[in-house]
Amino acid sequence: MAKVKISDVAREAGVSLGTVSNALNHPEKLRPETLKLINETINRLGYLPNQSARQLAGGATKSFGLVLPRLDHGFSLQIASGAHNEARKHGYDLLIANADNDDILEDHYLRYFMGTQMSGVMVQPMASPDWHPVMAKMPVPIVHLDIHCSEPGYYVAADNEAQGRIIAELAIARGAHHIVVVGRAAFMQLTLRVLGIHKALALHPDIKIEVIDAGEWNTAADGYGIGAQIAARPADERPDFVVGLTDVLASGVISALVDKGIAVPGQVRVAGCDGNPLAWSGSVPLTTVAPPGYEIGRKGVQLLMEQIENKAPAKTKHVHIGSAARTVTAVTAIEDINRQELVRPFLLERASTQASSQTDATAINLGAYL
Amino acid sequence: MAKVKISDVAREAGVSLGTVSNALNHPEKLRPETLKLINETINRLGYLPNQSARQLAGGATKSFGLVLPRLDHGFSLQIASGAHNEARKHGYDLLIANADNDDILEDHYLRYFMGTQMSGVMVQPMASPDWHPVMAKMPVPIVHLDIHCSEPGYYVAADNEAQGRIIAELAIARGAHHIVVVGRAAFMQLTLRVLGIHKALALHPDIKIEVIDAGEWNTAADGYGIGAQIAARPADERPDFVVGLTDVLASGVISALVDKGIAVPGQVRVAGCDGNPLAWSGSVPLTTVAPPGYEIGRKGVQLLMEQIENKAPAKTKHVHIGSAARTVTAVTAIEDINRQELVRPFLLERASTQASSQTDATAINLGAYL
DNA sequence: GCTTGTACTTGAAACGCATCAAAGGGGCCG
DNA sequence: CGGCCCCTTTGATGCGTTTCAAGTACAAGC
Repeated sequence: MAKVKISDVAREAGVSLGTVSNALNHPEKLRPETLKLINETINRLGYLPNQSARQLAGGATKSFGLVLPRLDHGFSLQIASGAHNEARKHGYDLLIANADNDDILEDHYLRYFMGTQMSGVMVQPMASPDWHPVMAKMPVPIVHLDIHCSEPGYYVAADNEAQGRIIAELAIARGAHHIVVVGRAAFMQLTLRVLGIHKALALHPDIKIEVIDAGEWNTAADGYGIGAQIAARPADERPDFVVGLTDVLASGVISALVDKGIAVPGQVRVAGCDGNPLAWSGSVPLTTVAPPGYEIGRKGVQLLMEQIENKAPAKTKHVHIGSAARTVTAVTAIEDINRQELVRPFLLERASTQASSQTDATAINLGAYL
Repeated sequence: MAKVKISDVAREAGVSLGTVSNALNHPEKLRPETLKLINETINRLGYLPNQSARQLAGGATKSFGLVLPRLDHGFSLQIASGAHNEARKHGYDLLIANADNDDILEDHYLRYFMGTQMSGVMVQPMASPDWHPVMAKMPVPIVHLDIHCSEPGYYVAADNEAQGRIIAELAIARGAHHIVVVGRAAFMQLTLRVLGIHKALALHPDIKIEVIDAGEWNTAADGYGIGAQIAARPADERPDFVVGLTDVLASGVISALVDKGIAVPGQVRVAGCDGNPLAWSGSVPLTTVAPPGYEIGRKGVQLLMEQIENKAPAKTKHVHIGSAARTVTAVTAIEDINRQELVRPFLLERASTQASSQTDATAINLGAYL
C-alpha cells in the first residue's frame, strides 16, 4: 500500500497541487465547491499529510514538546495537564516525552524536539539547566519548569520557600510546640522548603524544631521508619506536629503512627509538602501544601507563546507561583485527578502567594490558584 | 540566530555535505580523523539535525507514537511505562500524546503520528477502533491497546473476563455468602468483568449475588453512595463481600462503610477490579485484580516491532494477557509506582492466566506477571 | 609503469509539501 | 467592445536531509 501523496489527490480531483495544499492550510481561499471536491477526494483516497514535509517546507509546526523526568509523579502530570490545556487553547499540539530519570535521555529528547521544528520546548529538568549550555543558543523558544536557574532564560517555578513558610504557619496556628521535619533536602526545592520553615519559626523561639534525615530517596518506607521511631519515643519527647518534606514521606509517617497506635491527627498532626495525589490516603486526611503544577504548565505555555509572538522577546523571565495548603483525602484526590483541574471542594486551610525576581527580569505573581 | 545546517558544518569542516551526513548515520564509513574533525565542528557550531528533513529524506524514524485517553489514570501510565522501556530497548523513541478524553483529539493525534513517519503507532482508544476505519489501511503499523475488536488488526488487551473470574473465586475462597457487585458496566471491559464473575459463581448457586448500578460515571462519590446504602441495611441483608468494578468505586465504598462504622474487612470485605494506584488507600488495604498495564505496553511495542521486521506481517493478531490479584495499600502502591515496575513485595493472593483467540490469529499467553 | 583493488569522499537527485508570483477567468463600467 | 479589477487557481522553487552511483587517492601486485 503505497502512501498517497498530495499530488495523487490533486490528479484525482482534477486540480493542481497547490490548490490541494491551500485546501489544507488556507481553506478560506478556495471556492466552497472546490474545497468540498478536494475534501471528498482526500477522504476517498485516505490521504494523510506528511508532517515531515510540511514542517520542512513550512517552518513552524504549531506544536510544543514537553520533556518530563517521569510520568508517574502527580506533580509532573499536573504540569502536563496545564500545559496541554493551554496549548490546545492556542491551537497547538503537545507532545510529551518521558526522560525516565535519565540525564542522557532527557538530553536526547530535548535535542529531538528542537530538531523537529517544534514551535517551543519545555522541560522539567532533573538537574540544573546550566548543564544544558547547548540549549541556550538554540533558535527555539524554551522554558524550564519547576527549577530555579540564575542563567538568563525562561523558567516557571513554584515558590518552594513560601511552601515551607505556609506549612510552618499552619503548625503555629494549630498550636504546635514541637515540630519534626522529615526528609533529606537533597534537591534545591526541598532545601528551600526547609529554609521557609526555619524563617517562619524564627519568630517563635518557644517552638522546638527537629530535622530528621529520612534516607537518600525519601521513600514511603523511609517515612514509615521515621514514623515508627517517633512512635517509640516516650510521650513527652514525641512531637505534636510532623512535616514530611514530600507527601510520600508524610504518608509513610502516618502509616507507621497509626500502626503503632498513635492517633493521627489526635495525638500527632502530620502535614505533607508536595501536593502529590499518589500519596493521599483515604482514611487519614493529609494536609499538604500543593505547588501549583497545573498553573506552572499553563504559565510555561504562555511564556512560550510570548516568545513566539514577540519578535524581540525578553532574554530572561523568571516566574514564581505561590502555593496553597489544603486538606485532602483519597476520594477527593481521585475526583481532583479525574477532572484534571484544581477544583474547589477542598477545604482551603490557608493560601499565600509570593513573587520574587532574582534578575532584572519581569516577575509575575499568579497568586494562589484556589 | 540563524539555524546552522549540514552545509554549514560541511563548509566549516572542509568536507562535503554527504560526508557530514555519513558522520551522523554511518560513522563506520569514515576515516577516524575525518569523523573527529566533523564531530568537533558539529559541537563548535551547535549543529542540530533537522528531524523533519531527516525523516522526509530517510523514511523511517525509529520512534513510536502513543495516544492515551488521559495521563492521570494509573493504568495508562503503566502502559506508557511498559511501552517506553520496551521501545528504548529496541533503540526507539516514544512520544506520547494526551487525547484528553476527546474523540476528536484522539483522531487528530492519531493522524498526526501517522503523518510523522513514525515507525509505529499505538492507541488506548476510548471507543471501539472500528470507528477508525481510516486507520486500517494506513501504511504504518498500528496496535490497539486495552480493547477488543473483532476487525482484523492488532490488539493487546487484558483478559477482563478472567479478572472477574479471579475476583469471584477470591470471594468464594473467603467464604462469601452474599456478594454485591457495584458499578455500571458501560464499557466492554466492565461487561466482561461481570460476565466472568457470573460464570465463576454459576457453580455456586448457594451464593447470593446482586449487581448495583452506581451511576453513569462510576466515581468514588457513586461508590460512597452505594456504600452508605449498604451500611444502612439490616445486618442480615448486608453482603459480606463487595466487588467494585473499578478500584475507584471500591475505594468509595470502603470510605462509606468505615464512616458508618462497619468494619472493613471485618464485617464486609471489599475488592476492586482495576489495579488503579490512585484509588489505593493507606489504611484499609484493598484487594484488587490488576490488569497488567505494564505488560500490555510492552507487548504492544513487541507487536509493532514484529510488524516492522516481518515483510509480510500477519493481518490480525490478538493478544490477551492474564491478571493477578494482590492486596495493596498506599505505601506499597507508591513504591510500585515510583519504580514504575511491577514489583514483588505485594502479597500475592492468587494468580491466574488465560489466553483466548477470537479469530484464527495467533493468541499468546503471557501468563501472570508476578 | 601499469593494473587492480581498497578505502574514502563527492555531489546531484529525490523526499512531500508550503509558498508566492503569475496567470486565468469572470463581472463590471465606460 | 475594451479595459480594469477582483477572485481563484497554477506550478516552479526551495526547505535540509539521505542516498547512491560515480569519483579520487593511494597501495599492492605484476
